[in-house]
Amino acid sequence: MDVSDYTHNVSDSILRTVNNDHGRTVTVQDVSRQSGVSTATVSRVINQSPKVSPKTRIRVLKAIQDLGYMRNHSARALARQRTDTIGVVFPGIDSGFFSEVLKGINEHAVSRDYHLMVGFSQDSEDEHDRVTEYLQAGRVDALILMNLGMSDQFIRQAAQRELPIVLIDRPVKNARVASVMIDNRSGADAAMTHLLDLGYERIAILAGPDGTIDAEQRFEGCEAALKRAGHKLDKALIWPGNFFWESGYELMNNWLNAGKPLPDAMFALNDPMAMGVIESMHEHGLSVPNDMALIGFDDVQAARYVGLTTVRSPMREMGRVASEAAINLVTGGRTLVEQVLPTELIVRRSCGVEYKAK
Amino acid sequence: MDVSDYTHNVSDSILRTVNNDHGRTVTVQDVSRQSGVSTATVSRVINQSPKVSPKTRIRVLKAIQDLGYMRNHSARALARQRTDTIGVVFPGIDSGFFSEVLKGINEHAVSRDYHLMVGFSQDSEDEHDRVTEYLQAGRVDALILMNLGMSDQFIRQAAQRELPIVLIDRPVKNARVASVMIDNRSGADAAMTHLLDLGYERIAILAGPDGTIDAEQRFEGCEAALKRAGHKLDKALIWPGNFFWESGYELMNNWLNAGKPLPDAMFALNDPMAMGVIESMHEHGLSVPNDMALIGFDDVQAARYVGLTTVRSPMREMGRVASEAAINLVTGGRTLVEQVLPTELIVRRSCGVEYKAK
DNA sequence: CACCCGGATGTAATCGGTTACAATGCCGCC
DNA sequence: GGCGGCATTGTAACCGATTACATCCGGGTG
Repeated sequence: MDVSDYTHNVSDSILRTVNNDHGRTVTVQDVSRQSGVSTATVSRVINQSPKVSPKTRIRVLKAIQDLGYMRNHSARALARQRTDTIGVVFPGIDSGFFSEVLKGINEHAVSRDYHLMVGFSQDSEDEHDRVTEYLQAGRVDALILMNLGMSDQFIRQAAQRELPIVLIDRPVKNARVASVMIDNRSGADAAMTHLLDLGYERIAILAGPDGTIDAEQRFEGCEAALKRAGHKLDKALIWPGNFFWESGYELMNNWLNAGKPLPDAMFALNDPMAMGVIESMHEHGLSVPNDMALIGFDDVQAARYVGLTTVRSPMREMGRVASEAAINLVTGGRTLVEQVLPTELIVRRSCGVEYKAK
Repeated sequence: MDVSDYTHNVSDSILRTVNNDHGRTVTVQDVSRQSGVSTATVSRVINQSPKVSPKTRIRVLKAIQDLGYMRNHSARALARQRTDTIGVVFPGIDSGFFSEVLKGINEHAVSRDYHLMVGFSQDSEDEHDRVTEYLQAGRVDALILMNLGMSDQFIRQAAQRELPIVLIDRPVKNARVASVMIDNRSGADAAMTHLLDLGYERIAILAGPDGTIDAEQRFEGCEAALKRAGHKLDKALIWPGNFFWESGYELMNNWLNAGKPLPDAMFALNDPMAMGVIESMHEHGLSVPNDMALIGFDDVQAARYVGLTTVRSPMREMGRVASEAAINLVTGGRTLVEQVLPTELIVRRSCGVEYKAK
């Protein structure tokens, strides 16, 4: 493998347009000189303006091709006062949920010729810094926030800027931000109903942290389903989880170590906790669904891996919708302020009914 | 919740610097006017140039504060011919490995005041487009590629541009790109040795796809360990996986459905396949490690969830190192062309030995 | 033939910074 | 007092596009 190895064949490649070997970057000026038109016309061709005669257009395109011209993003952004970029603030901890959302955002954004700038944040200090930074630098045209930990107060303040903001999985508190949510209530209702339909009597609920929307709404869905079925809510069977794997693991460990009898079934209000429960049971020589049926919520990738029945949150779709909302806001279009996407019950092995792998 | 709800208290917040209520964005011009110095001096203050007298600096900073000035990224990038941004091309499918790497990249990049621009790509067509796009627009100062599917040929061509390129988990073929790898060989060796030490005799290897570096190196590590222990490689116990969950699941399904006896232990050359194996076994009423010991590779998040013994790939660290390499290249510093990071055996439940939860 | 009109193109200001170079002012020293 | 030198500061030319406005040109009309 020598040097010639990566110099030949270039003319056959995707990068073939680049004949600009002599360092300097090619600008519209160069193109205009080469094609004998003004830079204004070159710009018109680049931006597909209709006010260019076909003849000129072709000449300019040829020059662009020949010189290997590529437009400079910064200059363009500066002149147009738009960056064609969406900023996405991503939580530092993620069970896969937000990664999926991000992919959805990307899919849509790319289709609209937008780019993505991401920032992670571990804690709320970081989050604020990052948001402020994006807001400040004029780097992005809109912001999508996936961070549940961010205070309402802060979001409202941030929204005072001219930048459109879209929230994922968090309700709108302000007319200037849009939000994309999932139908937690009916998802939870469906899951609980499913367990009831299968005939389980003692059903535990592994709840989420107080004060988060998801946790609350999902719990409400459970209540609704129980009530409709004429069941009472058994307080002793409500476990105080926090949406992390560890809490499922530890709560189940404690329960089993205390020698308490397992319930017939359990509804963990998210998948990571459900997986924690499973692991604890395995370590105690118990298995799902033999010793207890189990349902999760979200359908993260690993849920499929372990055959966990769960409620699918349309993560990709959330991303797509969020991106759409953001871009609509940027381009001046109207958008629904709050969109709630439907969930779907995915039946797998863990709830103890025969199922077909999809 | 009324309008005043998000207008009061602003002065106490992180965003307090912004008193610029009258739409127009504040520029250096405004600051220079307000503080009675030239824009050059304002710029010097902003960029922490030492050649500004303390008195002036303070005056300018006050004006910046008062006006709520924030520098414009596009203008700055245009003038400096640098974007302080790193582009990251991310594979569309990801078991969590690359997400972790991305976090590592972010951690380091943020600490150096760099930003991240990400693009996903599903297939190699996309990948090429995205890379070319980043290369073209001058949006980024460097590129980190996590895509294994990209052809060497393309990478070499891309590297012809002035942009530094850093490859994740893929060897270097060209002096103009750096690469960050993991020590697959010794990781696999350690895992295999561990199984041998535990006394397992018939050890199956669930291999990776031909032609990928990881698969090859990991396999070589296995061979080395077996050889050292004086074992022969049993071809019948080498399963042709492809690194996806499905392949572990299906190969194990086939094996069990064919009624063949399980080996004593299995080394799946990555975690998702190991999880596929586990799931298939569960569906057949078998369990790990009771019916077969199992080790994976990578230590993705879910591995911990299911108690899978595995070889940890230092994903975060890879990201950090990659970011460092990229930034070094941008700022003209030298960097190691190829860095190989060590792996670590993480012993959990699945290999059938008593373990302590960490 | 003069005039008007509209499509195509060019001119030049503008976006908001950075920075090479020039200018200024102040100091000490001969 | 004059002068070199250093520390500050200012002037103005970029960076590479976009775009409002002006200009030009050819043709249809009265």
